[in-house]
Amino acid sequence: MFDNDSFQQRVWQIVAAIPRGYVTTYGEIARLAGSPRAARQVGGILRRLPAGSKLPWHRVINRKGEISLTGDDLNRQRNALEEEGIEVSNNGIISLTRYRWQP
DNA sequence: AAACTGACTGTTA
DNA sequence: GTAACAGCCAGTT
Repeated sequence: MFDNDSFQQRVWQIVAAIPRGYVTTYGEIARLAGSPRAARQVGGILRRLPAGSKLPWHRVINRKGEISLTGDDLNRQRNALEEEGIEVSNNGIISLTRYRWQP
């Protein structure tokens, strides 16, 4: 019926569901979206989010618990995370043990 | 339509 | 423990 959904739309939906104060990984989102090997695409989709999107893209990090972005983007993501009480080390590392979202 | 891209990840050394 | 490699596949050109 609603077959107009794309992988991209499912990713948007899932990211939107990550609660404040929690994080998850690209790979986890790919799995939830039904394409377990498409972690890289998740990053690609988030990179191309429309400006002004309200999606909490900053709650998505890599499997090592690091922020995958660099430079200014890394700083913006770190600020957004600390803003919601998530502790981020100077190197951009987050404790997945503490903050991982489990749907 | 074909080629290129890469906010990743599992495997291997 | 870390580092290098190669597969991965939706989106973009």
